[in-house]
Amino acid sequence: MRQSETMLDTKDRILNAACELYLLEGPKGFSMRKVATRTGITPTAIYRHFDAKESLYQQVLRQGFRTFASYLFPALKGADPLERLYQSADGFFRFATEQSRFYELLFLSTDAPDEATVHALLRQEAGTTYQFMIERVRECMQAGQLKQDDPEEIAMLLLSVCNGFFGLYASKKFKSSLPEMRAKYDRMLERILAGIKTA
Amino acid sequence: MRQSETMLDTKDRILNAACELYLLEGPKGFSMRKVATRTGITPTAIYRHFDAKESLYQQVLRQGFRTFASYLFPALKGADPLERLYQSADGFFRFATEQSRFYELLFLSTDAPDEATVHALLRQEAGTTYQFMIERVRECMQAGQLKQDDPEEIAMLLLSVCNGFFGLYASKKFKSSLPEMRAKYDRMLERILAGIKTA
Amino acid sequence: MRQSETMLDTKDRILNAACELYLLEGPKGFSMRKVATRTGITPTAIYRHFDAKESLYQQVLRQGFRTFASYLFPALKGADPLERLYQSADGFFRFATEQSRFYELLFLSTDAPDEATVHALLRQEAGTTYQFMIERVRECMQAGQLKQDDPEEIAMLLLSVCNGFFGLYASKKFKSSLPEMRAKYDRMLERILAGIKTA
Amino acid sequence: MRQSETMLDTKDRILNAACELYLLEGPKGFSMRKVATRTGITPTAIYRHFDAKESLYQQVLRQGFRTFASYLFPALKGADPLERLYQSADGFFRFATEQSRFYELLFLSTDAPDEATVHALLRQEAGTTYQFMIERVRECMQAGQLKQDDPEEIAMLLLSVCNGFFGLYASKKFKSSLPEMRAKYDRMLERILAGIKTA
DNA sequence: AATGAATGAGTATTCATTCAT
DNA sequence: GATGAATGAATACTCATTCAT
Repeated sequence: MRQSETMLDTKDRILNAACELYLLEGPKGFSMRKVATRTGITPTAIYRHFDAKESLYQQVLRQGFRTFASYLFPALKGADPLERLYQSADGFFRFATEQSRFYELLFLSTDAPDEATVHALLRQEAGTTYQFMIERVRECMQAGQLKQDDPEEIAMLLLSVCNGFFGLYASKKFKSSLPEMRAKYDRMLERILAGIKTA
Repeated sequence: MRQSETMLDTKDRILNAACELYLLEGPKGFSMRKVATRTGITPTAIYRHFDAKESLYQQVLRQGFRTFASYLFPALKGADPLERLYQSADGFFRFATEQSRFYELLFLSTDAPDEATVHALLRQEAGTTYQFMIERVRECMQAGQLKQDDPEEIAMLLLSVCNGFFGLYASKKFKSSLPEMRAKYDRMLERILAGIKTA
Repeated sequence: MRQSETMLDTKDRILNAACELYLLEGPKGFSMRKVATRTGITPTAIYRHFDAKESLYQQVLRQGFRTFASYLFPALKGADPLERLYQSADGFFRFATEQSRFYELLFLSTDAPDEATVHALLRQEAGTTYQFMIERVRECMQAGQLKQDDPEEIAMLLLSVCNGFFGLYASKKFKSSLPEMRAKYDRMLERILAGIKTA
Repeated sequence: MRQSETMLDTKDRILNAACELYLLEGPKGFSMRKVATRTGITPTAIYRHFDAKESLYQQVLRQGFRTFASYLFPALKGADPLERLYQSADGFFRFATEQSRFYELLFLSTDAPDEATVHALLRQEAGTTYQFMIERVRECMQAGQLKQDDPEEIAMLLLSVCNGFFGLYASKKFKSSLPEMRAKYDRMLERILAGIKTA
């Protein structure tokens, strides 16, 4: 019992270090050696807990999803469906701007190291998020706050527009101050909603 | 004359190889050695034509933009503004799906090797695209085919939604057959336009 | 215990190889690859024991100083101060001629790889030697075997003349047989001492 | 005739560039490419004028000796032999401090690229200097300003002490301001001369 | 559960030089 | 008299990983 706790402990410390490192240096600077140093152990020791860089990377991803969830789920406290939808969009914005490395990792990264394994996880977790959005949209429709339509496609529309917005900023094609970004983001959302809200 | 042709030839062959390599292996696998091998020359020889990896990478980028332009600009042949806007969206779709690596490089990449230099170019070229979209939107408004609004923000909305759509697919969060994607893309666009077209 | 011995072993083997290499090929031919080959290991393996070429180089330097000390310090066994001074000069001569590469490295080299770090060490170690000479001179004065004067400046005078002597030979401007050199060296010293010895 | 002048011209321009480069960057940074760039020609073109790096390097050496001569020979204007000796020492000091790179190259360098060829030249030119000093010493003795002794050995003594002095500074073992150095240099010289001057 | 030692492949870049033109 | 193109060898260093202990 003690041992397995200690073990978990180290595993978590490694994972923590890995996340920190990723957040600090991005995918390029993410190396086993640096993770090990940051954890305070030997590179070799990592392999006790994760059988390859790949596996560790996957856990970092998972951690990213958890963080994302922690930004998104508080939206459930909103008073009514539309309010909850707005708050979801707000969570999305804050996650994208406050955790931009994670955002990129989850939503923009492309050079996935190992297609098969990683993406299974990714798709599943992403699916959860997607479901969340679908739910938000669906309840707006049920409450008559959004026009009747296919909730899935509307959710995707919303996700796309948000994701695309940050994609344009992340790849540095545009540059704005945070408040400017926020203002643009809000207006953009308003325009979309204008088309799908009930009159 | 012969010489300068030969020179251009090799330079182009290198650039071609570089593009191919990038398209095949992404940013991570993009190395001078591999480019050289693929070109059929010595790594050293590359430096006769490009003074650093950075410069070569930049040319690959530029090539990407040229390719993108070749997908986008034919839209200008459309009969009326709205038709041109639709065709632009079509060009965007085809580029994103047929040249997905380039698409990622131009629109989703994040870990650019040299912030200062590359992004100057990138922002400039991206700006051109952006201006193109703004023009398409503006002329729709002038022709009374889209509601009066800020053309810049509407353009950004459209770009975001398209970009985000492919971002979701590129990062492998979703998976569809091409025709399915296309259908979704079209419906999504229709929904957006529904909100901003004139009645 | 076995391990740490093995470790020390390899580290020492590397250092030995490094010294040999330096002694054979000078600063120009001193490369990690060659050191590795000479040690019988992979270049990479060196980095387990020395974190950069710089550090290894420093240890070679240090080894040089140790060797120098082993030539110089036996002079302390001399019967009286003047005898000890003579024996110091003898140690200097033998070091310069028997370990000429080390001599050059320590006393004539100029293109030190990393100014800041290396020279700190160098100056410190050189300082020790310098202090040693000052002490020899000082005790000669106290014993009335050298005229009263500033011990530091006399020590520097002696060091300079010895150093300069070998410098002329090291840069190959002169060429003599060893016994000729020795005879010249002794006469030169005698001349200097003639001016500073008590009557 | 025109052609050969032009040719000489380029050859000289290369040599000039080579000297500048050497003086600026030392032996380590001395490369054909940089020489070429600095001359404004192609690396290949250098081989029209110098058949290898080696040969060019040799000419740089020769230039160094010429420069040295230009510091040393004005001493001949001194009023009497001893004055001329003092002025020679002064020339030496100024050369060592004002042209320290050349000084190192001529008097301290060690990693001679090609033993056979270079050193022939070097020894010859150095011999000239040496002869010059011997002459200075000899005439002092003839004029009764220095004690009768072997002029060659006294010259060597003087050269050694000067050379050694700068050697200690050049290899960064000591550090002083220029005026301090000068003062030490003068006192050192005075001490030596005290022993060999006539009463 | 963790370490020390080592490997092999890979990274970008620099160098002196040659050859055909 | 000079160039453009290319080469082959070398440089220091980093990486993920394995193995014996």
